[in-house]
Amino acid sequence: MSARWRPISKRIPASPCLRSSRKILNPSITIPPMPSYPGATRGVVMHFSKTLIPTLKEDPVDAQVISHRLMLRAGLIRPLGAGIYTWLPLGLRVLRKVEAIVRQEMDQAGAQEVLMPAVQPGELWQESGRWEQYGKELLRFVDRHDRQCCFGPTHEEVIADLVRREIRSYRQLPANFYQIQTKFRDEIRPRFGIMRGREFLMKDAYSFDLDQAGLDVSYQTMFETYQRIFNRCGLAFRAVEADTGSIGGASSHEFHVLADSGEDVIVSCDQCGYAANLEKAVAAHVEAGAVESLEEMQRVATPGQKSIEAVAQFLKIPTSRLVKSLLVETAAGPVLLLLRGDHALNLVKAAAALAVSQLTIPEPERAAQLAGVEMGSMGPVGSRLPILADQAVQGLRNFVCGANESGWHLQHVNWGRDLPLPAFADLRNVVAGEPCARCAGGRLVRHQGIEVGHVFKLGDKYSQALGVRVLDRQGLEQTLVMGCYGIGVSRIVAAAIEQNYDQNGIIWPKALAPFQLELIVLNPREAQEVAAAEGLYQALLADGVEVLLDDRDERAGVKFKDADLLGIPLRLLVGGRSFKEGMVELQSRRGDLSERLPLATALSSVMALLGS
RNA sequence: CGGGGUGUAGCGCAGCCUGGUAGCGCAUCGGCUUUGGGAGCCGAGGGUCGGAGGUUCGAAUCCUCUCGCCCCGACCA
Repeated sequence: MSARWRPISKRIPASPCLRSSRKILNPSITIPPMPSYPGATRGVVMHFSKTLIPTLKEDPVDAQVISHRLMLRAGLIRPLGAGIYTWLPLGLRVLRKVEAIVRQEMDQAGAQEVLMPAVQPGELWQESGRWEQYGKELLRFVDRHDRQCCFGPTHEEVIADLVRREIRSYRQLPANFYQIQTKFRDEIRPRFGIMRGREFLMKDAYSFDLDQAGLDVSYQTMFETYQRIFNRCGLAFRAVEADTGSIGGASSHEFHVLADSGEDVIVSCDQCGYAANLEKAVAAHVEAGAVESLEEMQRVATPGQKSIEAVAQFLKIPTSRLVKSLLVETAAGPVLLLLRGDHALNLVKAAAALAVSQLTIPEPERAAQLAGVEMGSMGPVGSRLPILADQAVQGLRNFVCGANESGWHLQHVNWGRDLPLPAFADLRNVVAGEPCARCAGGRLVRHQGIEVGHVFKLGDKYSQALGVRVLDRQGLEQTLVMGCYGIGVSRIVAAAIEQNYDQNGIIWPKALAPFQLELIVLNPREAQEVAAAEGLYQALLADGVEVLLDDRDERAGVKFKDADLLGIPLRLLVGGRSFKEGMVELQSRRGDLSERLPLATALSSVMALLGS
């Protein structure tokens, strides 16, 4: 046997003191000596020159949204494949900051941290029924024994399985388990970098209660915890009422970071606290105002005019005078939906109004076949299809709609006279400026948002399917009610950038910044500057400050540009003109602070700022 | 999934139409000068031109297939 096969223990150096071995492994991290006085914590110094922070001068051409561009340019992440990224040292520090806040607040709220497997057996998903339901977003594969597996996009099944095995008594309740785990969802089209990747870091929590009242308490606790988390992250956000989707019934809120680049539309009232996502948002129904006299219905030729816009222009009337007829298919057959020309169909509302779980928009050919006329000319008059109309068309008089005849529309159509009054329901997206349904006088405002959190009362969907039961006080078996609570940890990093940047780069909120302070040594060849900087960072370390030390032998301009790009909130400059006068310069990234300080008092000034 | 685009050095791109020694800028390495907002000069290294097959004396270039990536769309008729 060669020396390679000696017992492992003999190859481990003696005295593997953590501090010294860590220094050897990563010379760029300086672990400071123990704090100089009680109450002080240990800081961190990272040497720019010894750390992989690959900043880019030019914008990566593929990146469209600001956070994606800046995360690549600032050297926080690098792509590996579609929607999958490596987190580099600086980016990882930010991710860890978010994690730490989430973890602290979850622990504070009484949740217990666990770590569940990323790879899950297909059987479990078959048990819940989601193996078939979940679709292509679920990444499935087989192991060497041909067992079906999936990479967890979420963990309801796993946690339900754990709880049904381990929790037997109501006395062990309520319980809330959370984890911070890598998830994978095989998105149709991953985009926007970290904002909508396929692999992402998520905090998911699951509460278990004996009854609905218990769930209400757990839910409320999480709701408040989420507000604390996003506040601590320094984000402008909004909690909105959300649609509960196919599970139905139970309540749900989404937390959105407000940003113009957000993919979601949320609606809020400018007077009361009402806020909801677009799928769910409702406006107060207003009866039509002025009543015009009824005019004679007539056919009007509209050759080749197939869109609402085109017909409106052709007839020289506003789109709000048109009624558009949308054909949808349900399990119970096709239905003709009527909306005002300037309104947009809300599929979720329509499905609810029709009491069906699935609504599909047929392909044009199929729609034409079902309606007996091409799509641009469909209309309710004389149609033999069941009709459901949006409330907003109820008050219309003398409106225009398709004539069910290619190339023709009907003008001056009126309810009751030209066609029977159909059933009405709320089928559309609200429009900015509409009156609030919850208060008097409020107006609805639309915002773009990035969904970073979602709390959901699951009820017994999974506990029923998987048999999660305990004995209650009477010794009777009870099925537990569950809540689930997610936070997109990695997405928060991107969302924070979407909300905090300028033309020069990122401007981190204090709580998420990878470092509290960037210390720039203007000229690392000047021994005096280096000595002064070293004295400063040793002192900062002892006071528990996280410092990025830009000790690179680069020109001043390069360091300034990179500092702007990286977005660390405070910058302390040692060197150059001011140094010759015994001064250092302290600046904030936001630009609201720029002052010269005597080297001797710099430390206390920095500490005062960081403390504030 | 449908439509479009693109793939040439680490990054950004030209070359392709019209086949004939693979180029530019930035970055990297060395030298000199410079040094407070992405320096200058000189020199150097670095490329299976996404992959496979084909046409041709000869393919980054033409043809076929394939893979990756990006964009748009997947309610607004």
